[in-house]
Amino acid sequence: MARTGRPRAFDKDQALERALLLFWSRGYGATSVQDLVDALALERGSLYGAFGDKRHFYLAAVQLYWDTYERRLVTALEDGPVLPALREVLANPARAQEYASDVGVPQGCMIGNTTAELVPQDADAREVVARSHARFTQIVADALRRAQADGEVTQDATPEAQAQLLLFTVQGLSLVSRAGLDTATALAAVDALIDALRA
Amino acid sequence: MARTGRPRAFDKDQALERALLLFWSRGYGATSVQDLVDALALERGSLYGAFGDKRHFYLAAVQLYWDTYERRLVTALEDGPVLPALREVLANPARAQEYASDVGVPQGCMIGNTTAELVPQDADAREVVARSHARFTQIVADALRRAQADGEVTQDATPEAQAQLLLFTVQGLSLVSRAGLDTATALAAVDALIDALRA
DNA sequence: CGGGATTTTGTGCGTCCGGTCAAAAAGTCG
DNA sequence: CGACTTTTTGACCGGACGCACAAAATCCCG
Repeated sequence: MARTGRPRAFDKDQALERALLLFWSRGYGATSVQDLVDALALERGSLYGAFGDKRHFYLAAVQLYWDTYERRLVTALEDGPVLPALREVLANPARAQEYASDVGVPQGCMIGNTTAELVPQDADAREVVARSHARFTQIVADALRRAQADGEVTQDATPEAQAQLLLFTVQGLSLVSRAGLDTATALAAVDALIDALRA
Repeated sequence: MARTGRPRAFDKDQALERALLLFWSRGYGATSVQDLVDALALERGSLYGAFGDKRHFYLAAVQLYWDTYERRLVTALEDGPVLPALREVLANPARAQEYASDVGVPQGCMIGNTTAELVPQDADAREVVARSHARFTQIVADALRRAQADGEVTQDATPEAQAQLLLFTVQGLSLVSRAGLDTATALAAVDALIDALRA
């Protein structure tokens, strides 16, 4: 790799993070290239040079979102009882508040948003989303398998089926929450599910 | 109301149904007015004259979608054991195949799609979606209350919490299914949930 | 210090978008 | 039959979109 040439005047990672916030809060279609140019304080050409076109930029942001989420998920489940950790994962699906900023509070799970908006017509998006789903279920199923062996979780269903159910629930919760929901009822629903998983 | 004037040359209800299919399969943003004009075989001005702008047209289509869905939901739950009916509701969230046509197979639940794409920036869409959620949970909770009294469903959680959990699951399932999912695992997850609700 | 490589900057392009409008057509009713 | 009302038709608008490009700027390396 050539190490010569004019150096980039902006931090690529930071730009991607800011773009993630914009894309997350507004969605793909509703975020124009001009919006990105304004929010990232760089010129049109620089953006295209660094990230390719808008679609690739978005997909890179989604990948960053998932990588961050996966890291937290693994950490949350790596030791201790599984059910309380899963309860947290469900109750706080996207940990949205940690990303809140002046560009508007992101809402819902970005994987879910991408599923709804891009997947039907974009094979690349479909792959990113499908991979994220697969990793989620795999990580959760592994944890549930341990927990079943420990007697913490019921063996009435396979860990795979339970993990799939948790994926549905977390995606549904993230989605429904965008339209506003009663927190108490939502938490009661989460508790009902967690209780049902208990051995 | 004046009963005079040139009569409309197309069936308004049928046009709305076709528009529903288009919007359902492609989403709001990805469906252009031109797409609608082509698919509905009418002129631009006629469309605007009959339905107002694109946004109102879409919202009318969503309302039609929900009305249809609600009718089926009520029918499915009105008598007989509740859990098998709920299992069907979950396993076949949007009864997509009945609407399949040449314009492309619709995917996912249109309420969910609307939630993801429009709700954050459209108060009217938010209201339609929130109302649909409320009606779903109310209808399902009523059925679960009966089933709890009959000893069919566990009383470990309130009917409201159980209904909310079912809303999350059906929305999540519809969404995740757009990215493709393994049918067997998905059905196992549904069964796990239904079993957990059993008394 | 100079040549090559790379990024920045700003402008410009073609396209498609949602939406409007005026005139013609097709009915109803007195 | 003629005035009135509504819909149809098809052209048209301004604007935003994604994207490309050429020239200037900046840094590395010899």
